[in-house]
Amino acid sequence: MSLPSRSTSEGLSSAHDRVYRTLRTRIMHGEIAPGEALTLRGIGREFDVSMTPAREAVRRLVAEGALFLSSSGRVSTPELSNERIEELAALRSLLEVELSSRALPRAHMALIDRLQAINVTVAEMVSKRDAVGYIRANLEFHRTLYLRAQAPAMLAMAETVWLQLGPTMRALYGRLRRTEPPHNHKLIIAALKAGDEPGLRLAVRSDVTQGLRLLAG
Amino acid sequence: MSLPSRSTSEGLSSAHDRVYRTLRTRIMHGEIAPGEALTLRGIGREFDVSMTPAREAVRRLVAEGALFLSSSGRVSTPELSNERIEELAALRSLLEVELSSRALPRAHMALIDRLQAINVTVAEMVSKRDAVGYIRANLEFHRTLYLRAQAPAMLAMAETVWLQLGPTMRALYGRLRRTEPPHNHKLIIAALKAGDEPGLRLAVRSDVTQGLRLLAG
DNA sequence: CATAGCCTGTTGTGATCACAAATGGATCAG
DNA sequence: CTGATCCATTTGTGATCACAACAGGCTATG
Repeated sequence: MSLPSRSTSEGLSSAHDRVYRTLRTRIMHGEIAPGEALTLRGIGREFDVSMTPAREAVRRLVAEGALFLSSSGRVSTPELSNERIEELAALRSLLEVELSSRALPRAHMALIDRLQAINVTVAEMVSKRDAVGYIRANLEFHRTLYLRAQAPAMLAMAETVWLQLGPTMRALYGRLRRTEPPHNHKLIIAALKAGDEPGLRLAVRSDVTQGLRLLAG
Repeated sequence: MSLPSRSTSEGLSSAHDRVYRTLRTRIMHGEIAPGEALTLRGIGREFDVSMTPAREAVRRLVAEGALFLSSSGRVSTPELSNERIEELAALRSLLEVELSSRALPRAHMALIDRLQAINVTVAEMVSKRDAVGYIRANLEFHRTLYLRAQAPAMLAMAETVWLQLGPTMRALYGRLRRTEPPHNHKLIIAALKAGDEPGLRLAVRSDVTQGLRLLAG
């Protein structure tokens, strides 16, 4: 298997892109623990590709801060210091407050309905103690809101921060014992309904900061 | 030449890293025009490496938004739309205002002296109509200030924005005819001396926004 | 029994090759 | 002279290989 020949069907995306996207989603959703090691040949084996696309995918993730590259070239998911976590939390705050503020004037009822539906999923995941499912639903909530801001570069930066925090988020929510309902999400929705920009900014800032504070603090 | 053998001396950095850093600096300083095309074999020829490290460097730059990857795989430096330019300017504003604000309490006299020295270089470059030199000195001014913020992740994001704007900045400053002294830089230094945070935030926002506004507007 | 040295298997790096797609220019018809 | 068509060249992609550095365990020695 795996001859140099390549069928004409490429599924509209190259091999390294498929590897990249899968790994990126895994990291962002916290499916990989902090400090976990990856090998190029291992990735290639899993995705049935050679080392070349595996390397490109890993390089790309390293460039985005999703993976850590040791001096000897070994790659692993990063173990963040408390200072770094606080800084990334501040970045989330900065970017996401701005994104929500830009989304506010464009937030119609259909968007709010959709956010409420996602919130039901978030609550389900919390009650099921499903850390990965919780992170995924939570990020979907935020992304859905921010997409309305019509600011792709800013959203991309916010997602890069999520990516860097992915493994740490898993560790955080894994040790959350109380089943906490998405209270801040409700505040966000209320502020959207009321067109209350200061309230929205405050709610987003609280939602983004709260969880990470208790991990880094 | 270029046998697979590799001497033990690696100069403390791998080949793809050398290529990456050189290209990154070139792009950030505006030495490459918007829309200019690059080829892997061409890069390899210039740096005397094979396609493999050239590809890794290019991939990394694409991941950072410094290069544009067409659907057919061709890479070129991006031609930004006005909307994108405005968004990146807003990002610069958001990030750099925060960085300067964090640097303010740590800004000692030695830092201010250094900023003033850099400012002399900026003025020289303006009078010499040296666009690349101007961009380099201007970015050095900002980086020197932001380094004091002790926020590496935030600074890295700001530099990513600079990188994305690099080719466009070149096009902008290339069409600036008036020899404009770094007025906003003087305002920044004055605010630093006075410990005036609102003034500093305003000065940084103006400095960051002014040039790009006249290009995108 | 502890520790230092070696040694083998593993890993990342970069070069080279084969292949498919796209590009760009030359040629020919209108 | 203008337009489309065809073909040779260029280009990106991915596989494979050789090599050096590294890691972990094993052995031998004090």
